[in-house]
Amino acid sequence: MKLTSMDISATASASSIVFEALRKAIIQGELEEGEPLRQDEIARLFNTSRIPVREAISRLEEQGLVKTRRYKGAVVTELSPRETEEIFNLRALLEPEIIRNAVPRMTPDLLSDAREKCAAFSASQDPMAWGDLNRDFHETLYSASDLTFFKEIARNAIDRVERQIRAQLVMSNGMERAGMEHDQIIDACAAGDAGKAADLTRRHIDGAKASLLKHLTKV
Amino acid sequence: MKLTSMDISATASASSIVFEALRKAIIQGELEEGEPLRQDEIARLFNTSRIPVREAISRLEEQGLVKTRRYKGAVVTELSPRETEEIFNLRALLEPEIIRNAVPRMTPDLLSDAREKCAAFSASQDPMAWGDLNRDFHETLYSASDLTFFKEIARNAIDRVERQIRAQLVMSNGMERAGMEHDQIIDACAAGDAGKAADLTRRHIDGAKASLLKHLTKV
DNA sequence: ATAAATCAGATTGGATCCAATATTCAATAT
DNA sequence: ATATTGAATATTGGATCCAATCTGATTTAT
Repeated sequence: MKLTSMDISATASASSIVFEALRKAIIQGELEEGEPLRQDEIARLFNTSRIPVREAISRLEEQGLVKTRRYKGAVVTELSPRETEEIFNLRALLEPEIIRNAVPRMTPDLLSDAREKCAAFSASQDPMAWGDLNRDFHETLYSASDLTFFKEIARNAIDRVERQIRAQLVMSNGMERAGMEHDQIIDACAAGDAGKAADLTRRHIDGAKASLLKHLTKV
Repeated sequence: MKLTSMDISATASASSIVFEALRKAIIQGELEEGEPLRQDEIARLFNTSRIPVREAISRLEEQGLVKTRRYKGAVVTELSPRETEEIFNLRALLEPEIIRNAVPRMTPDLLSDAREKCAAFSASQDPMAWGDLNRDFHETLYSASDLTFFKEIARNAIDRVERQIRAQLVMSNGMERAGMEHDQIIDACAAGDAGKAADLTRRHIDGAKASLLKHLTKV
């Protein structure tokens, strides 16, 4: 006799919870650049000991989101304009490849989902939410791709410049332009999906790539 | 009174030591793919408790070198041929950019250093050392570049496929060809260094890029 | 009064201990 | 003989405690 698989959601470990929470807090800018992370304080916040907190911090450091110095603790990493630019260059190299790989794999469902995300982004009036909505759109766009490592690295790169993106978007007309570029990208993707002829598809893949690249280098 | 800054080599933390040691052991293939890492065993090996070991393992996981499952521990990650290929594609994207950035910054000293490393690689008869010598050559080649993030990611990518590289090199004539390609790369770099005319330099940068790309896609 | 020395918290890194879960293997039932 | 149950062991995740180091205010010497 076999039970229907119940999928008991495996309760995540404390260190994972702390890790995710800190990561989110950092990329959302709730923690200032250069602000130190006090283990004890965080531990109290999550009702745990400092052990899982330290594990979370060491993982954050491996992702480059914080830097630690012995006996001095961890601080949120600060990026120079020079470094920020480098990360955008990295994105400009990786993300077109991801979308090229994703376009042929996009289902109509996924496309309409992406359109929704896109619309939600353009419609939003809340500056605090812009970063999340932008990330959400891009993640959806890339989700069809099976380039797991490319996506992993792109995601990390996006994380690291998230607060710069947010700052950019808050600037006048940053949102408008980004919204329009998002539209262009998704139009290019959808066109590729409709037409089945090989060279036509290829042309639209290139179109999607180009739109994305333009979007990234403009910012 | 002020002491002359003694540069007391800050004794690294235990977790860092364990991390580096495990990382090295994994990429050098001393630990088999799929082999579990026993915290207690490792702790005894380094005369520490399991705390720094766990921190090291969590950092390794963040780098993708091991995977852990709750209460089941960490195992060295296995890569499918599909994933291995993806990582090589990633390298083929990143490393040409790195070398393009590095060539104009290479000093004669660095070039001769790279030549030595290259010769050492070609001369080596010890299959166990090939992976290290290869890595050493590439690291030296990239050291002049100031693209810190590109290098960081490239290094991680190389780490992840290190054992596949070693396996490839052990195959017949893999060494010979790699050695020759290394020569070509460094010749291209050196040529760019000697000539000062802008377009000539550019041509040699492209040459170095092309040599490296050929080297990476061949493997 | 100012600069060096010093002492008391604050903070991190690590060790030891305990609880939760997995694994192994012997005992038992069919 | 094979499958199932259950206890013993192994292994991980986390809590508490201790040592090393840093920071900042206070004291002391000139």
